[in-house]
Amino acid sequence: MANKPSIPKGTRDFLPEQSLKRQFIFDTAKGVFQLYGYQPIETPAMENLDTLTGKYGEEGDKLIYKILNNGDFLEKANQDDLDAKASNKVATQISDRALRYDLTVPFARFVVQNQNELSFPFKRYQIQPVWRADRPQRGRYREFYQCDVDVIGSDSLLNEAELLCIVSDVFDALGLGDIQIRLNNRKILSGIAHATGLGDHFGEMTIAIDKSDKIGVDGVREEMIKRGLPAAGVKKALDHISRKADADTLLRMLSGSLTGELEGQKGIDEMRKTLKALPPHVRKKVSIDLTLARGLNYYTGAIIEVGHSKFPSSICGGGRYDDLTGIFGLKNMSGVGVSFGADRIYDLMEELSLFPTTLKAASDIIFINFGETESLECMQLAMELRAEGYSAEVYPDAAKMQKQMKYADARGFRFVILIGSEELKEERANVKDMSTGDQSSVLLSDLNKFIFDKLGSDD
RNA sequence: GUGGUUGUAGCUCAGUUGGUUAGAGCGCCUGAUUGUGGUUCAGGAGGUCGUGGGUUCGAGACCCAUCUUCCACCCCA
Repeated sequence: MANKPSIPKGTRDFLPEQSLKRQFIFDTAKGVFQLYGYQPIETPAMENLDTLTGKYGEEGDKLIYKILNNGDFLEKANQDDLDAKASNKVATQISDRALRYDLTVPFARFVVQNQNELSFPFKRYQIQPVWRADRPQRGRYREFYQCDVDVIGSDSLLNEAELLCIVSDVFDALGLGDIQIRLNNRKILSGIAHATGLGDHFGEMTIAIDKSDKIGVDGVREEMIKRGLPAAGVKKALDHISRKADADTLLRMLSGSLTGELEGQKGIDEMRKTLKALPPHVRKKVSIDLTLARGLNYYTGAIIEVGHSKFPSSICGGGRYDDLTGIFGLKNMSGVGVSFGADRIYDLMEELSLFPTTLKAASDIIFINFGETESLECMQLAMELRAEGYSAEVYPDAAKMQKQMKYADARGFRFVILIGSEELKEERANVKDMSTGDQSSVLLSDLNKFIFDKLGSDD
């Protein structure tokens, strides 16, 4: 009965130290988002199931966590489906709600629902957990935080450029300056598909192409042939995609070979304009990658993915979606956004020891408890120190000195203040600096000043 | 979802072809030091070997199931 407690697969507890580091990531991202004028919103952990289904492709839908209805839910299930053990059909009959799978689709729903309260273009950021019924692996969790920034209600490519700047700034601020931002455009991929006679197989083509960094061009070719794409088209498409050149010449070559492909040309133009709007220090982190496809099937224009050489999977990704709100009844609302994977960024930063060391020792002062009379006085003094902005606390029990000192050491307090009956009588305090071991006798009336001098001079 | 992998003390891990009482380091607790941490020394506590079945005279080791971990596929942050 009294089994060891546990948490579901792919979820984690966070200890104080980890929690502080995670908050450091959130705060850093938030700071940058706000500098660019984005506003925070929040949406519920659960959405109506039909809000989410059909937005992430067939594979994505399978990963949505469905919430079992309350009450006598089997009553409402179709008996034939139950008898046939048709899980998929029954699932929609016994579940009306689901945990959100990402922040983009709920955001689209949010925009449609609250359109009268918002001014467009609407720029928002959102930092909340999402859930996916994936098989957990390194850097892959069932509950994880996304930090999303999106702007909706503007076609301008300045938005793409701005988001790339934000990506660059956030990672710089986190100490992860050496990222690679890969950029592609769905319209270009679509143009290639049409120009090579693969127009009917666009989805399959992109899925195969997306794997090229793992299985190579030959692997992609095999994959495409295996999926039944015409060999001639496959060859032509791969010729396009495997071209290597700097951005300008690459786009010029593409443009030359996609003559007559309106959509493809539009994609090329978008890419040019986006790159042109980037400041040099951001521009140099961005490279065109025609093999970048991304499965999320709502993307229609730019696709962005951020990687780091020390991490196997992407740590940030996004793109433009022209008609996500259309599904919810609001037309002509183009949006573009990126999502930072906070948990992957955490893992990466931990591996590279990039967290500031100051995050650990957050506490300044602890008073040793010598008994009731002394501790009451200490409570008063701690209050005064807090008013000065120092974190201060009184050990709650009159435990053995050694135990209290060990606690102070483990928690990482900078100062331990000892006020026993002797000190109290003389209105003095023994202040021990734990970093040096030095101990000084200070008049109680000078205590605030003493701490100020110490912390001021050391910091 | 498919295939594989892992699980022994709080942590990191030993544990020979199944054989008596399952070990180490670190951490923790106590004392040396009844008002002083981080160092040192001495002692101590802590494990139904992930869980549930099975094979066997005998299982931490073998088999099955299940959960967990990590990996590949799939997909993605």
